[in-house]
Amino acid sequence: MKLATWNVNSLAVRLPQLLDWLAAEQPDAVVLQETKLTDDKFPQAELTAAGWHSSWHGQKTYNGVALLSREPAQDIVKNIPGHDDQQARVIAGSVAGVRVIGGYFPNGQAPGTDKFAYKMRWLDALRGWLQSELASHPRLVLMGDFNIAPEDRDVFDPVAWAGQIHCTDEERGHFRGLIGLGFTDAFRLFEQPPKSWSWWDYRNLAFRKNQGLRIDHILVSEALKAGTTVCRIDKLPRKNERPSDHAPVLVEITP
DNA sequence: ATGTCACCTGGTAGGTGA
Repeated sequence: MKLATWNVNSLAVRLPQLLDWLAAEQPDAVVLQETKLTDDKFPQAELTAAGWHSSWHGQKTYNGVALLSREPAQDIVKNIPGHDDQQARVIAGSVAGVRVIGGYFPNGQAPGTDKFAYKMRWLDALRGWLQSELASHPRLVLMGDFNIAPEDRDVFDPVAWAGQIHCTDEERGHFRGLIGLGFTDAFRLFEQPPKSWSWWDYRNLAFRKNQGLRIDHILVSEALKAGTTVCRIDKLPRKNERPSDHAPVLVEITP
């Protein structure tokens, strides 16, 4: 099966690109982040017409996530159970025997801010939930915009970014904590081009200069690791005329 | 050359978040 994650930075703006991309890639399931739509504005009709089942969890202006799939997803969960959160950041569902969890991890703004503290609390809650979720769903994929660059090789200028948001020891510690639950970073299972990023700032001509970060990830559980055959970042949509600042990441898993 | 984009409110710009 083929799974993908994409931070679309406004589904209202990116819907035509998303439909084109879905038609070209034909994934089995996709998680989206930053839909930036209230639930009543979700473009269900357009997606249904294109042959996609959708589940969504939105809010006004910020955040918002969705799960699209060829077959209907089962047992939908929105946000982290037991974690009180006003922000719509998680959607989970089961597709073809695989538990798919899509997350829009908090940005965190800067170390020492309230938003950073919120990010740390959110990551604590996510880890606790995933521990039990893994026990009940051994075939599990966690993917999304993590807003964490796990290692220096995931950063175009690791010296300039040292200790900055996405690159702090605390955030990287949380990433390793998720890995420690029994996940593998699917992207690093395979040889990859050097300077592979999933996000490039809209500013500073960052995409043209390939100045980016790898902050969008796909983690596969131990039970799925051996069957994982491909993981890649698709830079093509970032070359569109009016692109998201993120590129989609895809994984292929054999049953 | 810190050179953007998307959203909101409330008004034809400014603020916020990323």
